[in-house]
Amino acid sequence: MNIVQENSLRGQKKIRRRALIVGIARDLITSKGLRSLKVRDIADAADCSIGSVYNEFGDFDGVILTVNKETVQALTARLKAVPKDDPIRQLHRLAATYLEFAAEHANLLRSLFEHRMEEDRPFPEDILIMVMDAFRLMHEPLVRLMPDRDPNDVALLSRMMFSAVHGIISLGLEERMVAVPPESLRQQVAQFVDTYLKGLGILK
Amino acid sequence: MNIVQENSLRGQKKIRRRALIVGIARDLITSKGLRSLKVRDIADAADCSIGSVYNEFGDFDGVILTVNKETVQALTARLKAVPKDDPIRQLHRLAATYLEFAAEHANLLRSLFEHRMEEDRPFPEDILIMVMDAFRLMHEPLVRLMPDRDPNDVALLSRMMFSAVHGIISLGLEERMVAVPPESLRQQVAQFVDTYLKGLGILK
DNA sequence: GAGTTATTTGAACAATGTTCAAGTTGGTAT
DNA sequence: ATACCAACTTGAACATTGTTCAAATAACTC
Repeated sequence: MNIVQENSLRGQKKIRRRALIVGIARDLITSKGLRSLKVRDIADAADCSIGSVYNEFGDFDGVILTVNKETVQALTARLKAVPKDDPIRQLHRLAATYLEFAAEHANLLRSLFEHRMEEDRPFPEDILIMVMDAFRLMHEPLVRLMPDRDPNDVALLSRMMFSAVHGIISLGLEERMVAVPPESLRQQVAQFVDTYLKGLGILK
Repeated sequence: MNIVQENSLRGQKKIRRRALIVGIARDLITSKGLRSLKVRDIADAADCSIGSVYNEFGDFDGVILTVNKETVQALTARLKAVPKDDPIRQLHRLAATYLEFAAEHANLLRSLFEHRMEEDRPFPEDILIMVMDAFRLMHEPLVRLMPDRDPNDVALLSRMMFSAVHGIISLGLEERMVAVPPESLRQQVAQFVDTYLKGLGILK
């Protein structure tokens, strides 16, 4: 049903409003954090009624999930834009890019990783797939670096490396807890990647 | 004021109720997650009024923070109980213990790391100190393993190692996202520690 | 332009955090 | 024992915020 209704006046308005609402929600999350996001604030800023937000997204989680989906998409796009030259440089750049993105969009990433659905509704599959996709981006350079190892092992290693980098960055940026200065964090992440690659026998 | 009022009848009741409420809140978080925690559920289960919860904890965040504080305490206690023998074994045991705790108390750890305060109230300092304390537990064995390195560097390394392990575990246990089987996760964490230590030039 | 369908609206409702005046209880002095 | 005071407890009322839906409006069709 949702296929080619996009050039009617209705379709146009629907699309525009949907984008408007998502953009506003994203801005609000960015500036004040997920916890301060309110339906009424969104409706006010989008200059429409509360009901319209619900028509478009079903419920409040729907808005958040849409923002989160776009966050993974943006992150994945940034990571995919990393040049695929020397695999070691590539791994460093992937980690540095993740850090960059996390520093620029701290509240959006938190929303992605911290938001829990109401009750026990399942986590939306498309977001899941996109996150896995992002995870897998370290796989390819690692495969090139370890052509002799079982690809399954390498898949595990790459996910582990990604998770480790994620941990270092997300705790490092957690201003309430540790607040590593960004520049220092950049160095630490680079150092970590080197150390880990050394441990894998890839670097001298 | 709060010093030696503990043997009056009032003091006793206060203490008992406080513990009761915290226990109930913890059980509810454990079983249904932070998001489903409601003041009224707590009051019902503790067989007291809503107001009493507020008298005791100021606001709802107060209850959550108290649970979170006890979670760090429990975690730190478990980590401190790790035998201090061979430093490499010690590091492995610390990581394994963290994994064990995280697996047993997934929702409690999430509450600790994911809960955001209303508006911009500051994160309570005592919890912060306790988390730092837990972080530092990897420091001592690493110092023994790298007696020649600048202790400041080692401090950074130990925090990084802890953060990395945290990332691997928390994403690994995130059933909605990846769901690494627990046994497999145990092996991965052990492998990670080995790889990292190899990278540091400590293991062959 | 009349009729049909889809969309939008916002008042009303539901769920949940918060307050506080009134009632109750524990302590204390006589 | 009684009276009094201070502290604690209560729960109805309020505030905030997510959710619904009947009525109004707008877009589309013929």
